[in-house]
Amino acid sequence: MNVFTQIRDQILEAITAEVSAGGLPGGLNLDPITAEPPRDPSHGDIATNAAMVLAKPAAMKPRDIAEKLLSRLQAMAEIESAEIAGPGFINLKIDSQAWRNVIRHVLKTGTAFGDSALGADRPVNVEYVSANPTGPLHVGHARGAVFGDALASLLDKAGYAVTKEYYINDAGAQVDSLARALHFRYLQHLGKKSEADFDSAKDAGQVEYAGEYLIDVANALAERDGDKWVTGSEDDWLVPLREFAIDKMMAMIRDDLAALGIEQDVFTSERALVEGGRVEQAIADLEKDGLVYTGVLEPPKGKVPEDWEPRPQLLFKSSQFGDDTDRPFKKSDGTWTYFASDVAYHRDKFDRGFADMIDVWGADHGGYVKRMQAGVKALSGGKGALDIKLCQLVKIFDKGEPVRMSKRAGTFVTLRDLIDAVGRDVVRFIMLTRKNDAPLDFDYAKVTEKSRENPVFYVQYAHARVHSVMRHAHDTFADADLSDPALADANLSLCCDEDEIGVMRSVAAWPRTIEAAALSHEPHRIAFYLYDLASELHALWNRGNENAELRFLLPDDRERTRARLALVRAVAVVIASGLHVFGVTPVEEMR
RNA sequence: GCGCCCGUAGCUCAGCUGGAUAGAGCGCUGCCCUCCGGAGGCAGAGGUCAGAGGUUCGAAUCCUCUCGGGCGCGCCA
Repeated sequence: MNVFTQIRDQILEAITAEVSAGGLPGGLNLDPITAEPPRDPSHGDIATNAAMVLAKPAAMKPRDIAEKLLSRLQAMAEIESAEIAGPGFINLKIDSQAWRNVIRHVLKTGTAFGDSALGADRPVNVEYVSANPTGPLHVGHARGAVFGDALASLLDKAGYAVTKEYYINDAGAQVDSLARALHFRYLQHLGKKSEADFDSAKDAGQVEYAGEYLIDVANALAERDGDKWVTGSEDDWLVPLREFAIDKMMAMIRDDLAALGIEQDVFTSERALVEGGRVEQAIADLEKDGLVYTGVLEPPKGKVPEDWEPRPQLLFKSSQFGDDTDRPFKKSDGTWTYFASDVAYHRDKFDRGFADMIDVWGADHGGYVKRMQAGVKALSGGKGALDIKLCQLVKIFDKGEPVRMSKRAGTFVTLRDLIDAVGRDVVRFIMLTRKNDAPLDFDYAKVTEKSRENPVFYVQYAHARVHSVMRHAHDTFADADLSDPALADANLSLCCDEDEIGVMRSVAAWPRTIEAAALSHEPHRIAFYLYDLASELHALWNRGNENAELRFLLPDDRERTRARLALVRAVAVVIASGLHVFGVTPVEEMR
């Protein structure tokens, strides 16, 4: 139930009727017509740009068109009044019963309110996290993880058939390096190497992964295989140790994600794609289309790498699809580049039925966006669409002081640290309070503060406050049925002042908030909506301080109380619905 | 040098894919608690939307250029 789309439909009806009556020419494109709440509430409940948008194609003046539509709109049931304003807006005042009906509807539908058919069950693939299986997740991953997960459930709520996916980069040099580090720790565990050996090997660049987490993995390896890998050469142990390490790393990463409440549907292995010949296949197909050739790339202008030397490589004509230059599919040693296997991977997704793909990446991968989108265009014959959401850096603070992090020294903040410090719900919500392409400051002290400054608290508090009101209501009216379905029958006409109607309007805006956020792939909009809604509830509550008659609970007026409870319950339901999209638990009590 | 992202109140940020007089929090000024949780609420001051052109009924939003900040720039993932 979306009041705004309903009204928009009525506007379109009015236009069609006017066309039949000969007042407007036929064949008009009605798509750009909107029905939105005006920024200034004095302009009414809903404003439409119909007359202005149609003016040019109809070759008429906006106000003339508006005049023609006005009487038709005024005749409609839910529209109380309509007037022409400004350059040709039609401002509609909606019968307040329409808002009350929304409240009833919310109480009957519960947190499913806001579900939309927008996506029409179209399959969408959201790929996120996809961290290298070489260590635990850290804050850098946390934002992308939360963002991707929230975007996925947002799209789910908006009616898309969403698949949440993780791409395991288990084929590159990184995982070989991981296997070598594991081997070192393994020898150390068996007493064949000392900590001093390890340090010098690390300084010499022979081991890259120094994290302590590998010690546990080495212990587990020794427990399983004993001293089996002590004597042989690297050729003997590299593959089995690599597999062992990757399995352990992925188990650890899944645990980290589970701690955030994230569970993805599909895990695709890069190695499986490579070994299954999928890269050859994908590139061969592009070759058939004449998009692959052997050539020599120009060095990047202005900043030539010191060891630059021109060499022939297998290249992809990505410049034909909007990229700045062609991109290599093969390295100088003849092996596939990461880009090549990523093209094969997206080809795989496309073949699995996903014309709509979304990748969530860190901002440092921004340079790869164009080539990947070029790749998708080429491999799908223009039928696939890839949106890439770049998540900017998260800076960690404690009471305003930056927390220093160094990956080299191993002092980066892990996702676990973050969750242990402030809790999963706080991590999730805060990560979504900024646009993905804006940097985010995360201050341990601030995000756990109990104040209006802290959006998590403020929104949770609004939800808890409604529960508190309900607890008191049950005490006051012990014999009354105050369940949501029962409250749906309350006489909401008793909620009639401007502030109360205003809250109803905001509640009614939830479905269109979902749709707008889903279309733009911007979950942060929900955070801002929830904050505003919470603010309205707190304001309503506070009116009771100055005027006891405005309190939600009126012991002497059961009917009016029921009406107000219906209203605040609807607010709580919408907040719960929004928090659900974020994967945040709506609390019933603040502690 | 090139590409991508960003530039909105003193600070941190929204701005509903082009709508009307640009909003919120913090900070500042002045009010409001014998309350269903004041862990809050109300009001006020504060803006050349970085700058200059352009597109059109209409621009913070789209295009071009300039300035300023971040990220990236054959083989790593």
